[in-house]
Amino acid sequence: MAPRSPAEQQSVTGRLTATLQRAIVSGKLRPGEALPSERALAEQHEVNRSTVREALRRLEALGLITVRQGGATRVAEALLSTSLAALPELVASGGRLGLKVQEDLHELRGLLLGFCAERAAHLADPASVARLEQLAAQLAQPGLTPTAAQALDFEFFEQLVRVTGNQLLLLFTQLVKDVYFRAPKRFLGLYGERFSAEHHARAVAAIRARDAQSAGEALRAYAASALSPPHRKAH
Amino acid sequence: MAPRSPAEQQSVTGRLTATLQRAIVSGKLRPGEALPSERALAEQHEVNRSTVREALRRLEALGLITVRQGGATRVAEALLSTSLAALPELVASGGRLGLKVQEDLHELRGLLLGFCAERAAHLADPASVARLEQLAAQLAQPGLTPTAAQALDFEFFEQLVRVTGNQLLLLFTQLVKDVYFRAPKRFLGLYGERFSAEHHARAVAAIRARDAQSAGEALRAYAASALSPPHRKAH
DNA sequence: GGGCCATGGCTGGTCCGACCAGTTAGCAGG
DNA sequence: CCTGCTAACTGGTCGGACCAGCCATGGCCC
Repeated sequence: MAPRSPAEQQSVTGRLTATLQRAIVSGKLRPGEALPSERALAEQHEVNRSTVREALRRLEALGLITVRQGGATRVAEALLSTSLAALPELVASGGRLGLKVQEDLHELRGLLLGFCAERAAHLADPASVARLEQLAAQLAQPGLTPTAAQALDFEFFEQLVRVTGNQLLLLFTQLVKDVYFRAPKRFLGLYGERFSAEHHARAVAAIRARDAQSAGEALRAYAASALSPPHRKAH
Repeated sequence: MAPRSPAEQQSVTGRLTATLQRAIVSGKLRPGEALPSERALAEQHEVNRSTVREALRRLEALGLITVRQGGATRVAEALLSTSLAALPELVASGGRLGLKVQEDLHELRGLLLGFCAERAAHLADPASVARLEQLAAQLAQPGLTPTAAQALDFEFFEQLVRVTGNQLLLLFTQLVKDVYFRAPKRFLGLYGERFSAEHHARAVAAIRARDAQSAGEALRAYAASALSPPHRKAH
């Protein structure tokens, strides 16, 4: 849908949207706080009010602001309202909320990976299994760069989700991918020295053997191991 | 965020947005098909082009259309792009895709209910457990109307999610709620004669006893039982 | 005749300035 | 002090103009 980082900034509206979004997501503008009026924003950023309005319309659709005729436009009380579209930016910003959400995302990813593996063990056709095996084999190659490993890992996850046929999970996959690609450096560490494709291989073998339980466990273990690095907070 | 059915239709932009959204989601306009030009839409609907543009901006943010300067504005190839915001409308429309997504949503709901129950068994404080018990007790009352039962069920789910502390799950809860409230009649059947709060009670008891496995199983069983009604397709 | 490319007429993007419609805060009167 | 009106905000809609990118058409060159 809406173009991301580079493309988004080619249009006047896109630039303004990005600027305001950063201000909100980074906390420069706090939840509940009122934005300047449309006319003021237009003057400050030297654009037309129509342009400001289009940018605000996007932020509104992202659930980042609430607009009321007559009253001031305010930063939404609960960022993360109904839309997940703003999530990549939120995590990339690295704020408190961003980090928390990043952890939550990892948690869900682990759960869903396990689920997908179980379903795949029941549903996978030979062609899909072969594709998964191929990806797992590529992941096991020595000397893989972190970037390449990450790409393969994502493709593995996506293929697994496709097997389940669940459209919403596919959407979730896309979301995770967006988050990661938005702040790649933050996550590449996971694919460094200590990365191992062992779990993937175990999972695929279990899927081929139609052993749902083992498949699920393998990928849950993988997700758990990937969670250990830097971001770890006390409970 | 954006006002729903009644409120959304009070502004000119809101009415137009709703009209176009219905046309897209219902399949009147097919994926990939080009919309009329902004100028044509403005004339057809007897509104200003600016108004049309604001409506299109919303649909774009929902991921329902793709806009390219110079080229035509088209219905997105893959409805369900990155945004879940259009989902309630999609399910309410009752099209093929809507029904499929409805099933997928149920599937995920079951998975997540079970997960939440397990987490809750580990994390729940006494106050939260008490609140869950209260809700379960209310659900067990005889003579509950389907509407009331549904409301309580949702509150139960939401409370459970809150205990886990996962922000994204909270978002998911909200999404499920939106979908249900958008087409209530479609789902109220689940809370009719055969509805039983037995699973809820079992889950709460297990949570109190810190028995994660039983808690998870209870709610997974509940979700599975709720899945049986009308919408059931061959694989 | 076939292929290349200039161009005109479409598309959306931005700007301007005006007026309508709610909200709110402050002032006047009770 | 409280009430109620009003004026000065806020966002919402309008219209019309021009800029910028895409694309199909048609003429030119090979």
